[in-house]
Amino acid sequence: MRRAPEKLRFAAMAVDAVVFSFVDGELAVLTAGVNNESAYHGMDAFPGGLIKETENTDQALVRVLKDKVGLTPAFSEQLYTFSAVNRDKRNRVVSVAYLCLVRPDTAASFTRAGAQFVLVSKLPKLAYDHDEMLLVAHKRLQGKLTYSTIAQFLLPHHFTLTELQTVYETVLGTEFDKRNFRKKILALDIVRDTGRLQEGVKNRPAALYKFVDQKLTELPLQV
Amino acid sequence: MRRAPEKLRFAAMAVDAVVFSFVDGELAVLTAGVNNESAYHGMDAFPGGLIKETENTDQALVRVLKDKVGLTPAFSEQLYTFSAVNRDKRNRVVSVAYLCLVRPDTAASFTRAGAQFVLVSKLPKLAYDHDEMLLVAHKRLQGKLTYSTIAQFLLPHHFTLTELQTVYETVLGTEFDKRNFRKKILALDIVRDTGRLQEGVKNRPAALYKFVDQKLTELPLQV
DNA sequence: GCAAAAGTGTTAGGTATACACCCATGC
DNA sequence: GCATGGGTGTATACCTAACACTTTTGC
Repeated sequence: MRRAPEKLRFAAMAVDAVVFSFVDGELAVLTAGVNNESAYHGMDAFPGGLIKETENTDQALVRVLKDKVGLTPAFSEQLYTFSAVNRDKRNRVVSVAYLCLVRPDTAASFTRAGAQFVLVSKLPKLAYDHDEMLLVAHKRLQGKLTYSTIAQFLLPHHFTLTELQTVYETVLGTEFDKRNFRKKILALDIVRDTGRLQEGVKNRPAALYKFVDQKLTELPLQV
Repeated sequence: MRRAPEKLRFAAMAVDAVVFSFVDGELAVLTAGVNNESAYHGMDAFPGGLIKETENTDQALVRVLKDKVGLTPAFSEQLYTFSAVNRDKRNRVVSVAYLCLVRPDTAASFTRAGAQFVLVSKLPKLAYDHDEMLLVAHKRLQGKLTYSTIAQFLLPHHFTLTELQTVYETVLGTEFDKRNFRKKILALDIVRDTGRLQEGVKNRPAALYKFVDQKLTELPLQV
């Protein structure tokens, strides 16, 4: 593909990944230390990187996450494009942010120098405009939770209904009645009892469920 | 702001505007003829233009719409960023698309050489990846209609409940019972009777309503 | 008085909410 | 046998959906 004429090219294009997961029953997000010679040196930021000439932003996102932190998300979708002239103090960078989710086992076993999952409630101030990026990502996640089956990507493939309820309660910041929550979820017919039970718990073992459809499905809404 | 280093700058950055309005009781969208020396010459496309070094994409969108077609939208929000390597056959252009709405009086009085509002049902095949852009925009509009007060930007400031219902029915492609629709809308308490009536109609004049809140408001959803 | 669109109420079925106790397991 | 979390049902209030006729106006 030919490059655009020189005078039209003033900005670098990047992708940034807001990777959520579930750790200790709380929402967590992946941050990495900023290591460049800039005003942001030493701060934390979401992992990101520059787009290559031969790839689109979806491809760049997958490559960057793989190379920089060794992760392949269970779910990712484009979130928002951040383009403020001074959002990176070094030079003009337009960044396409992504909302990504990884299952809790992935987060639990994650080890990578300079990167870590941090509880959203305990995040420090982030570099660049990444605080704003987090808010946009969190709001999108909340929205999709209510009208899609996105919760599955924050759970193991087999999970208990209590775990599912905890995801909803934590992400939305609301509490639900256990009986009503179960009735609603089961009525939606999006999960199925696997017939298996929890093992190694010191109380009555819970039934394990799985999502019927392994990919994102939209739930019907009324006007 | 400093430019990014030369080797990182291969793409031009553009904005494109999907401008919906309401014409003859149907959803319409603004297209303009493509006039450059490219494979797309002679086709229609959404109005767009390159981002300047001194502006962000929101600012570019407003400027481009003003300069190229003389419109200021009643509503606009960032939609999606299109980045396929070959989306523009001439050279690499990454485009940030916007969803924009203008009120029907604006569309009705619109005249600009080479640009026009076309009923969505009668759109020809568009240049670049703009067919896909239209689908994304339409879907977003449908979604927001059900959980926000976005319908106001497709109506005059004062409108009848039948006009409001027509917006919902046309955009969502569904029909609603008149009595139930009114009950629901009035229960939401998002519109108010102005006390004024339609004039110059040859049947019983309808009451004119206005939205209580002149800006976009989200409606509550349950899990 | 006729054509056109505005405006209005009731009923029945289904959904949401509120609420408390027994069950299975490990130790 | 006790502590822990799992699992379940009912009654009420509310909301949704289906449905048809009268009113106001211009001509």
